[in-house]
Amino acid sequence: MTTRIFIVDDHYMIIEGIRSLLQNAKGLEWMGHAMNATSCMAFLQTHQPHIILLDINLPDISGIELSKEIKTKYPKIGIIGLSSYNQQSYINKIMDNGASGYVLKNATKEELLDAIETVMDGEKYLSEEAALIVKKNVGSKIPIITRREKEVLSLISEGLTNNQIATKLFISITTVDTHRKNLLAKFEAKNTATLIRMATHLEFI
Amino acid sequence: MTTRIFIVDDHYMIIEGIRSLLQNAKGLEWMGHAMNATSCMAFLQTHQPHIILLDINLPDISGIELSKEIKTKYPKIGIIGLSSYNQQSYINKIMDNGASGYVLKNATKEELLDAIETVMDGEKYLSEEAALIVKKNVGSKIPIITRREKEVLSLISEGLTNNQIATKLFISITTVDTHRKNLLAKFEAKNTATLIRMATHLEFI
DNA sequence: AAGAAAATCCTGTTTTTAGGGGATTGTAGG
DNA sequence: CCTACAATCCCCTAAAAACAGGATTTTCTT
Repeated sequence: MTTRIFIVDDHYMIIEGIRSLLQNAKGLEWMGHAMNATSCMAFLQTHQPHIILLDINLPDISGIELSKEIKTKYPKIGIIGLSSYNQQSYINKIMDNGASGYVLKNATKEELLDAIETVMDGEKYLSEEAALIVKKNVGSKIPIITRREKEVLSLISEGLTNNQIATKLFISITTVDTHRKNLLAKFEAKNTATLIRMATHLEFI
Repeated sequence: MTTRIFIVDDHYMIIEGIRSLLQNAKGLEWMGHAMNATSCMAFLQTHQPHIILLDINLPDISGIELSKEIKTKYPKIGIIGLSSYNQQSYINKIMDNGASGYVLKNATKEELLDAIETVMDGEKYLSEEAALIVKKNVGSKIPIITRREKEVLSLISEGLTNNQIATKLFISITTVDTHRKNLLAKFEAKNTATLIRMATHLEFI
């Protein structure tokens, strides 16, 4: 059976690179590419790939969101996340949103083929480096924050004081203060500076 | 005359992509690739490309640093910066450090060939999108901070208080406070939260 | 050598955050 | 129905940061 491959990435060179890598591979059929989420969804209305290689950083909506959307509408399609970053947060996020694999953009041809094969067999695939990261960071905490906390966090990062946030959200300053305290606790940050630094690096903001 | 091309990028897929794009181009000779700064410098001791396509994000030292190093030792080699990000700060940094061009990784074959040709002619090349960014951001302020200010900024982001920073740097707390004030003024930030957010996004930290 | 820029230090006041305790309401899931 | 959690609110104290004005001494550049 031929495995039909489709790729979603906004980097022309990556698309070319993967096409070049997969060109002569046996049992694979290159269906083409989309450079954003919208045209990907449009493509899927009329075509049915077995595997989608999906970049995490897309121009319109994030690959994470797109992954969820694809899986909801087309549960049979296997999704392999693609990214330059081997960050725990990325890997977790996309794997939690329907992806069956994660491959770094510096992967070799062999790794890529291995990933495709593994996912076609119905198993999960993590590239060596990604697996290492996940293993190393077992137990490392990525805080789970609530909607309201995220809202407050965002306003803090924009330079608003508790007082201003309270006015903006029509809540008491003491409530804002509580949210702030909880954020500091969840991120295990000593003060606002560390909080913002951590939140930025973990892509919360 | 044949233009000899060498590429430095740690992403296998990008290397393949560019090779695939340039494969059938006339007048170009593909010399190979390096995946980090060290092996790039080693290669240059025995080979002389006309153009180096240089990724900004390398595993060992940054492409910016490498660009400077290459230009110092081999001033004749034309350097074209390569990156996924069309951020003013990146473009400026690499162009200020010896690069003659800047191309985004979602560039088309035509753009890439155009860039190579332009740089070979001794001119500077900015990809359309990059040029747009630079144009749009003329006058937008990227603060210039001093060594000491950068040091203090970094410690602030790590969660140290003025007091702790003073102890660490063997200076008075009032001095630290002054540096902090100057940082806030230079970044036009209202408070630490905005300062850290802006500094992070502008890659100061 | 002169001037500019950087780094250092000072005295105040006011605002904001951090840390310690709480408590109440509503709502979603088992 | 009950429990957990989110979201809301309160008091108090101490610490830290922000704001406003300075001044002196290095260090670099021209």
